Amino acid sequence: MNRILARAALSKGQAYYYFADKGELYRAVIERAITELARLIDAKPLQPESVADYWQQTAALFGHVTEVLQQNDRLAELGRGIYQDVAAQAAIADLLEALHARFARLIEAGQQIGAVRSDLPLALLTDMAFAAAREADRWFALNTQDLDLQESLVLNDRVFSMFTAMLAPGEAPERQ
Amino acid sequence: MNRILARAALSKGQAYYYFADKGELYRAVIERAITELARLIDAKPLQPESVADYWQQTAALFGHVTEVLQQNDRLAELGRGIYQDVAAQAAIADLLEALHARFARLIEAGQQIGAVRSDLPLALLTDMAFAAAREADRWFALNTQDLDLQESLVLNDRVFSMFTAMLAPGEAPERQ
DNA sequence: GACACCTTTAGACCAGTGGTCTAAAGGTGG
DNA sequence: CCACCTTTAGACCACTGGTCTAAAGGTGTC
Repeated sequence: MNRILARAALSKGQAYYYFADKGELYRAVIERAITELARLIDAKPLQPESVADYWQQTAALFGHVTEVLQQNDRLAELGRGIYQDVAAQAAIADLLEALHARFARLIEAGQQIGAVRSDLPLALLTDMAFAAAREADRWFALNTQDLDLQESLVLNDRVFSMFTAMLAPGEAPERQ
Repeated sequence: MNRILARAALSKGQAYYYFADKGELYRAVIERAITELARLIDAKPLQPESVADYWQQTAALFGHVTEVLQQNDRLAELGRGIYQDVAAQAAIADLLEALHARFARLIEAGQQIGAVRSDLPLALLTDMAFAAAREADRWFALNTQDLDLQESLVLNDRVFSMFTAMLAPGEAPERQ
């Protein structure tokens, strides 16, 4: 905090007049990035009319998000910074939760139309898929500069196919 | 650190005589837990003779690990604690890396026998699966007390089926 | 027992952390 | 010009992990 203030040429008084604590300052920075993603997800609510439709629309959304994350490196960096520190995570718990909830709604929509398996709790499916997505994002952020656009699009497609595979119902429609 | 020392009735001199810093102390605690998991993975190296064989052996291993994690709550708690703080994570980076490497070898073995898709980099597959597994572990740790053994075994099976689904090759053998 | 020498311990002390608080400066309307 | 509110500077605080010194405890040798 002291270093941030020195670098920004702010006095303690100034900073703590506008922000209650370090966490709130961090939160303000993150909020900009995360709301852009939330807006993206809200922009075109899914109206799937079939299973194929659901996956097509989701894939498009997935592509948009990837694009935003890649184009806006700073935003992506901030987004990844989210998951580094306990205190920081607490400070933006509600923002993360909102993003997570949108993700859950997406998957729930898939369940309702039968595109996503319903034999596991929604929360578990969401958590696992969210974690995998985060990891994929991280991997792309670290390795994307070595790939040309063409290659990274192909990889992106294949990664998406992992999500469809893990979330799709098995062959036999099980009880529950 | 000061609180830990007070609670353990140790002086600064004692603690810093045996441990270089707080991280090393943390590492010593974690090491016990993590090596138990590593031992489990090393215990029966996979010798899959077919794809079905590979998944069967991996499922058994998956079951063992889950069992260990569930039976030893404290170990699981420590394991989850691993992923909370940047400094702590740095302190045990090599331990985590070793565990991660074993995980990667498991998946690589799957690739060699054709049980696991080879159209994505091994590192990406491993990272995503590892993250998903971690999340599943976390979910079970938080929710397992509400389930009887029977239910949790069923859920465990279904979760494992998500891993097979996400890692299995698609129908068409793609280039690369 | 006295000695040198190594290991271990206690805790004063240090720079740095995030956060509080006071006193003053700046601004605004009557 | 004054009262009153907003904003700023920075001294100060309790606490953090970590260093360092001086002493105590041990051990082998003469």
